Parts: sequence; structure tokens; C-alpha cells
Amino acid sequence: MSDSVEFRHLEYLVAIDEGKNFTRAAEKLYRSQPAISQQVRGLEGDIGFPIFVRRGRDGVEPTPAGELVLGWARTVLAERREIFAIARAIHRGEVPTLRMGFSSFVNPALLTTFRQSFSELFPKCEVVFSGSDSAQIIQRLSAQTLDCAILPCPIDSKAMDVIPVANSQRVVCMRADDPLASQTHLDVHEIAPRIRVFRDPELHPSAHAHLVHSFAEVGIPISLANSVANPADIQWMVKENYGLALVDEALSLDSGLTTRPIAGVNWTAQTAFVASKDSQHIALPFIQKYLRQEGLTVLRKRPRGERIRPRQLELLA
Amino acid sequence: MSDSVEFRHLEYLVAIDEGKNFTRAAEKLYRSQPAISQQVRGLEGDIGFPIFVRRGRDGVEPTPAGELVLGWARTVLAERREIFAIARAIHRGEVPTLRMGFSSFVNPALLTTFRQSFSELFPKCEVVFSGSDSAQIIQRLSAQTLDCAILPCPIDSKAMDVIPVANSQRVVCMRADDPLASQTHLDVHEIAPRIRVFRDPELHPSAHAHLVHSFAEVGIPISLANSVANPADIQWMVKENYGLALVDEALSLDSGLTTRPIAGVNWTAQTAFVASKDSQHIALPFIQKYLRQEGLTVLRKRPRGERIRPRQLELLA
DNA sequence: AGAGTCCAATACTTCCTACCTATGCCACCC
DNA sequence: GGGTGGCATAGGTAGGAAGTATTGGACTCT
Repeated sequence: MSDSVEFRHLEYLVAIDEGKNFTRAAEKLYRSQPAISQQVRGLEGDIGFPIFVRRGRDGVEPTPAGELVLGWARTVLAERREIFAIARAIHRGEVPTLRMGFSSFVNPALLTTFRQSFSELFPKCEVVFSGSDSAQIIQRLSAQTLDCAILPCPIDSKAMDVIPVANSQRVVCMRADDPLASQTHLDVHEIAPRIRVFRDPELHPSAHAHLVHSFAEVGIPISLANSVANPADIQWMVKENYGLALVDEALSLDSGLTTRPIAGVNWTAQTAFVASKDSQHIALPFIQKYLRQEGLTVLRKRPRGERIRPRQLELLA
Repeated sequence: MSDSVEFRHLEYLVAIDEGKNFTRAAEKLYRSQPAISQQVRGLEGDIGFPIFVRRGRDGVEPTPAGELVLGWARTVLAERREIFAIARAIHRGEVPTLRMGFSSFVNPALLTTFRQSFSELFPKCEVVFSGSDSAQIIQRLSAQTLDCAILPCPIDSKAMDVIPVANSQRVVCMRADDPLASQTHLDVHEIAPRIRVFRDPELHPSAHAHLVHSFAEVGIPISLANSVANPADIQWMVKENYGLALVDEALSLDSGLTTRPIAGVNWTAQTAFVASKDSQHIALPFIQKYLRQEGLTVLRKRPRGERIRPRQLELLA
């Protein structure tokens, strides 16, 4: 039935659809017009339905079924080019080192997971990581000195392709001997004025704006106090009693510190895989496609034939 | 380069990989062993790298580059079967009516969007909708008397494929003349005891559990009061002063009612496209694939060649 | 109405190549 | 050393993809 359909046919179909006419398609394909005609007729015979409606002088037009086939044909032809380009690069050991940026505020486990998955897919390819602040990373993505990054959301640059990969709770970080530590949940109004350690707003303006917005929703205007550039400094400042801080619940804490969730809010930190839309790294389209389809935690080699299903858990977030 | 790669080659590669040996693959394909050998050699010559390492008596094994190609080959061969089966069904007007369930609590705009998108992709195919409660819908999905559904999350049945399609804020529904309506944001502790109109817990136990959990997080044990089976009844009860209710912000309100957001919480209602994993409807795999890749709002015919990017907005939720 | 045009389909030929059979070659094993 | 399992090579054949030449249908313009 469809077993006789070859890539050749798909190329013809797409050319015809683009040219709106068999003759023009034939020229584009460096074939004679009858060659195209015959192939398409033969194909339509095999599959059992017409792809195009012939309108004589008005050219040809895809049928509804043809539309479906054409859409698929285009993507599958693009995939063929892409896959073999990548595979050839893998074989030659020419997959260029993937230069990956990350903000110090993302959960390091994500980087590890990514690295593992990536090296299973691209065995001979290196990854180098550069940790910095979001603004800097995004600038380097634009400048093509980084290929991709794992960053906290939101990312509002229109030039970036953003794929969410994780979502975790924000909790209050405090000294273990803080009186508040006796409570299992904290009241947002009670702790808000004490939160005085922030990520430097300039290092990720949109994330800061988001935070301000979150506080505003609770009716609390925040006064920016101390700001830091990385989680270690947060912990140091909290320990030295400069104030409380909001941190990712996955953050591994120094001794003497603890965290508590906040009652009444559901503040989460979303983390995303980010790459410039016009980035050149050959593996990127492939990585993005799979991240989109299967998420970060499952981007890995699997037993044959198995299809991973999205995990329901994520929906509970 | 890769232009000479045909589906025939991919079939051979997959058969070889499955049989671990050219000879067995040849038998399975009803070809002679040299035919396979030659095709693979020719292919490897064209693309410029080997797909298999020949280990003599120990059979063959894919190279790293080969692994990548094989993975793609399998999916693309499956797609070919699927696409032509669907396209043929479209042509014959044989795409069976899609029986779609929905909970009365989902935003009706989602159903409209879905229906529009669907009828653009499958022009001759009907959709029939059955509105009911989640528990009932899920049961009917299992019983194969429905093909798919749009339901509020969470869905915990392991037998269901769940694809999130929308996420919206939960707000408090009240009479327009309620004293609280003078506030732009409500305090969760203040309104919690007054929320006395709920969706019937039995109609969607996991969603109810989720709600209870949300309240517990704010330190409020909820006492189940009045329960209803649809949003119209919610509005009626609120109007008749039975209590306040949590509703979707997209809900269109009767006159005399209004809604207000709650400060300090970020309660959202996620809605998902749900189908039984062993559902038979021919169009489902196709629909799911596209929902996963492009989401519900963009599942529609687009100008040629354009690729839709996921919208950054969603990340801000 | 008739000539001109645009385009797909048909008829027939040519030539390529996928496949076949037969055989060779290599590695491993009793 | 002979047997065996497995891929590669050689040479022939037939099916089919592509080419040339031509027909046929639909529309346009004079």
C-alpha cells in the first residue's frame, strides 16, 4: 500500500505543490514533464487516492488527503537532510563541542542529566559548560559564543528558542536557629519584609520583574535590599543574618541553614533550555526536537521500540 | 549526499538491526542476501560513513552514527504507514466520527478551537461532543465509547495519554454586590471559610484531592459544603448566596456575578487532552503528535514553510 | 469559429539499477 | 583440515524510471 512510497515521490510532490504545476516542477527537478507525471500517477495508483486535483490551465491543487501527505513530506525531507548531516558529523568526530551556558541559579542536577543524555546521543561530542548570570549568557547566545543554555525563566528575548525543562518550588532560606524554623509553613506577609537577599536584578531583569510581580500579587511591595550573583553568596548572607532569601527547593544547603515553604503562595521556578534561533550548532535542532517531545529527564537511549509517555506527575505541578 | 537515501534503504537497515545479521534480514525481506549487502554498501558509500560494523560470525552492530539513523528510520517508517492510512481514510470520507468527551468545567473556547483545528486537518470528518463529569468520561474512554476528551487535570489513570493544552487562573466567584467585590485582590484566609460551593468530589476525585491539597498548603482545612456537577449550578448557588466558589477565570459569568483573584496564591487549572492508550481512532496518533509539538492554539493550517515556535508567554504562567 | 496557448497524459524507447544466482573469502570451531 | 556461518564480489537479467515525441483537453483571443 504505502510501502511503495519513496523519498523520490515525496520530492516530486513537494516540487509540484510549490510550483503549482507539473511542468515547472519538472524543470526544477531536472526531469522531463512526463517523468513527473508518470511517477505521480503511479504513486496515486499505489496508495489508492489522488494527491492533486488537476485543474488544467489553472495548475494543480492538493486534495485534502494530499495536504496531509504534503505536510508530512516536507518535514520528513527536512529531517532526512538533518539526520544524515548530523550522523556524518558524528562519524567524523566533527560534532563541534557544544558550548553550554548556565546560570548559577539553576539546579546543577539538570546539567548533569543533560550532559549524560547528550553524550549518549552524541558519543564523540564534548560539552563545555560556562556558568554566569542570565543576562550575560543570553548575550553570549546572541553573539554565538555559546550554543545553548539552561536558564531560569522567564526569557523574553524574541530571538531565543525556549523549551521548559523543569519546574520547582521556591522556598524561604533561613538560619536553622531562626525562630521561624519552628513553623512548617510560613505566612507570606510575615516573612515578606524579612526577605532581604535577592538575585541581582540586572543579571536577569525579567526574572526579577516576575518576582516583583509575585510579591505585588500578595499585596506586598518589595524593597530591594542586598543582591548577589550566585546561590553560594545567598547562603552566606543568610547565614550572616543579612536577611532571608527565596531559593529553589532543590538547592543543596550549607549546614546551619534550612528552608521552609510559604503558605498561600505557589511560587515556582521554571527552568528552560534556551538557544538562539539562528544558532549554528548542528546538533541543536535535533536536541530541541527531542526535548520538546520527551522532556529533559527522558532524553536518553531507550530499549528498542519503547515509546516514552509524558509523565502525569508533571501535570500536578 | 543523503538525497539518494530511500525508504527501501531504511527498511533494510531496520531489518538488519533487528536480525543482527544481513542473512536473516534478507530472509525477512524476501530478498537475497547479496541484494541487501549491495544496497547497504551503496548507501554507506553515498552517505559517506558506515551504518554497521561487520563483526563476521558475531553479526553486525550499528555504529554511533548508525544508531542515530536507525532511530530516525524506525519512526519515519512508522509515520509513513500512519500518514497514508489516515490520508486514505480522509479521501474515502472514512475517518470515523471522533467521539470527544469534555467536562462541563473546561473552558468551552478550547472545544471550539479544537473543533476548528481538527476540521481543517480532517475536512470530511465529524466530531461529536459529549459533556459529562470527568469520572464518567474517563470510564467511557476506557470502554472505548469515547475516543478522546478535554478534561481538567490531574488525570491519574495510567491507561490514559495526557497532553496539557491550557492553563488558567482560578478566581473567586461572588455576587457583584458582595462586600468583597470592592477589593481588587482577596485574602485567602478571609475568603476560605466562605468558599462553600464545590465541584462534586466524586465526579473527579483527583482534582478534588488537588484542591484540598492547595487549601492545606495555605493552612486551611476545607469543609466540604455544597457540591455541584456543572458551572451553571455553581453560578446559581453563588447567586442564591449559598457561598463563594472557585472558578476558571475564563468562565463567562451570568449578570449579577463577578470574580476576583486571590492574593497570595497562584492556583491554576490545567486542562488536558486525554485519550486511552489503546484507543483505536485512526486520527488520534496524529492529533496527539501535533498537540505535543505545537499545542492546541496553533494546531491549524499555516502558511507554507512557516514553523511555529512555542510562545514564551506560556512560561510566565 | 478557428488559431494559438498551456499543460497533463499517452506511446514508445532507452538505459539504469535493484535483484538474482553462483561463487569467493574470511573467521571461527570441532 | 574440513565444516560452518556470514559478508562481499561477479556477472546476468528484468523491471521500471526517465527520456523524446505526440496527443488531447481546456481556455483565450482575434
